[in-house]
Amino acid sequence: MSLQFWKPGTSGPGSTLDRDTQAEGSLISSAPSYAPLSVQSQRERLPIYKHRDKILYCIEKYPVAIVVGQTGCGKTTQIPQYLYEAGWAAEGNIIACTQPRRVAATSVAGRVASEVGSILGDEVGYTIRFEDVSDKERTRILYMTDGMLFRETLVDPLLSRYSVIMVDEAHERGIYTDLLLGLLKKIQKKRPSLRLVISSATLDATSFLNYFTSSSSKDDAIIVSLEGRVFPVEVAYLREPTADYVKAAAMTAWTTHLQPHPGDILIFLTGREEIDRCLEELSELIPTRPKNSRRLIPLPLHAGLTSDEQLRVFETADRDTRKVIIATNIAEASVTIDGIKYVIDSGFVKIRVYNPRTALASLATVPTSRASATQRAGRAGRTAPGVCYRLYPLSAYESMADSTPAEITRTDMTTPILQLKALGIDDLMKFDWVSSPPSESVLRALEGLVAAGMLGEDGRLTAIGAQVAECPVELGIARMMFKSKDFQCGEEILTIAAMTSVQDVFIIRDGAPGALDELERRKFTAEEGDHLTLLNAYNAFVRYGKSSSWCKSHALSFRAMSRAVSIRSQLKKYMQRFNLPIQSCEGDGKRLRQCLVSGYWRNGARWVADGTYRSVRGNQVLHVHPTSVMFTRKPRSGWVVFHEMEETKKTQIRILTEIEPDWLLEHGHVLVDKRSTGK
DNA sequence: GAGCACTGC
Repeated sequence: MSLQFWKPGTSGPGSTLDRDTQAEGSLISSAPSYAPLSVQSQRERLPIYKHRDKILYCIEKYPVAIVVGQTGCGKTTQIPQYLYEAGWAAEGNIIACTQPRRVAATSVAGRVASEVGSILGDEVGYTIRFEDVSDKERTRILYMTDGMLFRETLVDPLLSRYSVIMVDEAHERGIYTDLLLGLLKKIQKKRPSLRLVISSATLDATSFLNYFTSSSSKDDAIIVSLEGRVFPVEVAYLREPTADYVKAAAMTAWTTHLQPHPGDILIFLTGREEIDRCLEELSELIPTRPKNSRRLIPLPLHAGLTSDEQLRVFETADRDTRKVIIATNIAEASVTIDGIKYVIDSGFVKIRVYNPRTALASLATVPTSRASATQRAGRAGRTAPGVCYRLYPLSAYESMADSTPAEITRTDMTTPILQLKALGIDDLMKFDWVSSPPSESVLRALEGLVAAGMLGEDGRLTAIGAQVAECPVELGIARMMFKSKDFQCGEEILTIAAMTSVQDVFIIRDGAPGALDELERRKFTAEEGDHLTLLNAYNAFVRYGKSSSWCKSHALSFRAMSRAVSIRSQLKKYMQRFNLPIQSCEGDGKRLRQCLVSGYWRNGARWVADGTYRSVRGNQVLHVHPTSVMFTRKPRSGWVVFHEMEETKKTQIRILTEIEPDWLLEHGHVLVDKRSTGK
């Protein structure tokens, strides 16, 4: 395999790409000073400080200011402080800044608190799920996840506590960001004094500007451009496309490593399997290392790793070593590693897509967008000028979409629509979306909500619908929490609700140790299926003191179990508020499983002789996920309900429990006799 | 007999 790169700026045609890298900002000319400085003068030395007056003027004059600046230019930490100093937090007002991720909200709040010279949770605070480090009276700058602020609109529809709301990282277009922007536009009509700051990457700024600009006025919104604190990154493309970008990535990393220049390497691939293969390719090359050259240390980085394993990418390497980090999209925005000088980009990413017609979610490997390619390249220029090798030709870049489709266009809308209904937004077709969800997705969600009794036939919220809209769980799970009153099993349903909300409860290692893990898991296995197995695991975790070492020796994830404990106690508060009794079924598995059916009533399936299932709705072929305790077992009754289905190579169902078929009849199903279609 | 991009309430 031979790989030939070329750089559009230096040879051949293609000067279009220059713009791409030049626009990202220029080298900062002023060298960092090491003289002791006060916090205030340090802040004044940030490049963004030059724009302070312009930012404040635009926010004062325009209802919406769209702030464009690269990651790291200081907008997230500085703008709320400028607003604070300019008096926007007077008279009990709060300046909010939303983040799409929990870690960002907490870490930024911590940094700003120290810059302001206050204790975190006093003048500067943060609010994320399970953690409210803010003071009702004293907090003036509040960092929070966008999901939390969206939720707050259910309690205070005009968000009257806030004078300015800054929506950070809006270009990522997460579902809560989009929903929030739609609501904020509505709120501003009723409360014109509210100021909005939308922070976005360059490529998406005009779409936000159009969204917030009405046809009648030019003074609704303005774009404020900030100088980025980013170094230039040279971009190189492959002359010819490659059939195997994993191998190409390993080879490019290796040739880069053999160059004398220092600096770490970051490779973007799509998933764990590719990362493992790339590690293998590299381990074959490493022994060919010439004497006296530095050592190469490959490090995988993906969400499936434990936090200890993830932290290894931050360890500083010795002087004669070089790190090569082989990562998924986690390194594009969620995890930032300094010292990267070379980025190698496969040009692909895995995204979750939802098909509203079949109600199936699947993971698809697709080309990245230009925005995402730019973001990946920018990871090489955080601390010094860098190089990005794109493992595809320039023509492939040119055929990429500008940005990744917003999450709202490719996700199940059931819960968001219930929440919008609870906010009094009745005509969803008229709602002013930043990007509209597919109409099929809206219709399907409405149909599901009517069938579940959350909306009446007239499309209006029912009494139970209003309560369920407040619960931070999926529709089916909320429904079984409410039904647990009839089956007297609230205690167990709470646990099951929490355990099905967390991922990767059991940690089954690869190879020989995996067999031992399987044996550990078998200790929790319940005859009836996965839900009761999860219940057993939770109860054992609590019984043995919620200990991390106990988890380790029983193939359980301590992180997942601890999260389940938090979720359970949060859900318990909701049940108490809604006067739902929290009774135990005292080991009566039948009652408990009947209650499960009340939530999963649309997820019934019938076993057929080849070991697969057929869905009750649609008679679709379903395969049991290999992590299920029902993977090898035929249910005695021949029937199950399942938590979710997902399309991979096949359609798979996860977390299943055996039921009696007549329990489904009570929910209006007509069952086909097994002899007529079974093999 | 076999598999998991990443968030969030």
